[in-house]
Amino acid sequence: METWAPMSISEKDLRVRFAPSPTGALHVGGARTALYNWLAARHSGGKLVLRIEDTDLERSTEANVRQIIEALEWLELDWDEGPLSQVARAPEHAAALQRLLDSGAAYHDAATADDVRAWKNEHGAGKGYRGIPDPDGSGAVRLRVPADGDTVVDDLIRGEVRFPNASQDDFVIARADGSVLYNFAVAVDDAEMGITEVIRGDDHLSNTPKQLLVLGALGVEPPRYAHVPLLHGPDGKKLSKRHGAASVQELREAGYLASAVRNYVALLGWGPGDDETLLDTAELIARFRPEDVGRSSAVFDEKKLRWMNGRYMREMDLDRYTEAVATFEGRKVDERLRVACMIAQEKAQTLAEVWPLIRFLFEEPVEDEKAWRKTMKDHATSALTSAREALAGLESFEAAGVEAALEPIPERLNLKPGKVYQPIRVAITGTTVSPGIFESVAALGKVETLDRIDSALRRLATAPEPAA
RNA sequence: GGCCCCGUGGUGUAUCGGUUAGCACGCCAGGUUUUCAACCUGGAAGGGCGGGUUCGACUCCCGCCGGGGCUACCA
Repeated sequence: METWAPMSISEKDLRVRFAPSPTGALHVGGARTALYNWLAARHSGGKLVLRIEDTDLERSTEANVRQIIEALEWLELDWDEGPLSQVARAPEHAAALQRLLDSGAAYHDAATADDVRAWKNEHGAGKGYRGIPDPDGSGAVRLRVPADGDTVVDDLIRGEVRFPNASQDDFVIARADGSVLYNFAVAVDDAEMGITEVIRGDDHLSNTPKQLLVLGALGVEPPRYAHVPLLHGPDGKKLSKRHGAASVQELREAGYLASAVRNYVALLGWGPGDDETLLDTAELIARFRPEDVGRSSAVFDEKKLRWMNGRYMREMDLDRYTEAVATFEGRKVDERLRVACMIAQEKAQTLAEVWPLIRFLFEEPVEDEKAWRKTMKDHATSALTSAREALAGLESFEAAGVEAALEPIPERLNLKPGKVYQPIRVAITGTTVSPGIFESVAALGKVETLDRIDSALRRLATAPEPAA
């Protein structure tokens, strides 16, 4: 049998990480990165570690950390180690920094950002800045970058990407106060946490040579990198808040299922290689390989998610469906909700669409003047009168019985079926859209149905519509 | 400006030197139908542009154009 993974990756020892910075909600792009890491770990039997990239004290908040963790939990993506705070590792960072300072691989430079900009103006933007070691050891700490040669990233997805050292600045790895910067902390952490494969967004590709340089200075073996393309909105711009449901939280509130979101998001930039579209989580785990991820950026298209979500909704068994609706609406599961869900299941594409379809079973009909005017024309009175009569004589109020009772009416009145059923629908629900009329009537029950038909009839008598 | 990545229909993708360029969402038309969905059938719609290489390029090379990322004592 052929082995799937490249020889360089020993399956069980794979260690990946998801390292979000808690500067905002987890959005779809981050969710996909998390998913890919999770799939890689579960596929190989390796480990996933969750690390919170919180070294930006200004923007990182506890609330954001909580929100990200909740989003991951909702997505049902678990991790094996963590969450670890990056700031908590400050001592390790400081130690690594000191080693570099001692070895001369890094040095203090008194130059400010303005100084560097001025230097660039003079020497050209394509030339990497080289600082001057400050004799007093003050100023930010910069890493010494080789004068020439390339730093090459051997990327699982991109292939070999070369970055000329000559155009790379001696970049800052620690502030004057000694606190380390992102590219340094990441490199140190990935190395010390034994990360074997870094799967992250494309926006980090340009950062990778810096991390490689840090790792090289530290004398440690770098992990393998896999940079996945970024996600864009329908307008082609980088995905952001302005693109509708962009965060996991919003997706959840819009009534999507975690399973559908996982399936959909997995397909953004990755495919199983054949024409399969609906892949459950087990299949995703079995078939996902980071090296199969595409190179071009993808656009998040909510329309397809909606379709896919509808598929998942219809495939759920009734108990789980009812449970999901109850949770979404903040209600208790009971027999009535169960019946409601049963008759609505095939109609809704999202959890949010369920309640409008079944609320008439729990509340008075909604007020919808447009629906009333459109439906309650002249024929409505005779249709409703006949329906009431037929229903009133019913012993058992099952959908089949209701259908048998109502079904002869259109012909008897010489009306199209819709002319009979729509008035009933509007009478009992208030709207023109509902689950099947027979099921709806049956679910509502005899007393309430008759009652609602009666009040519709009363209204028709009091305020007759002009002839249709 | 500099460095880097990307470019198959509206969207996600398959094919990766020879195909009627496949599939899915969406869209359009028709069917089914008690509404809305669902479902069924059919249809429109694609290799950014220009040069090469080759008997033959969506597939390889170069240029251009377009999109994106990084360029902070942010992450």
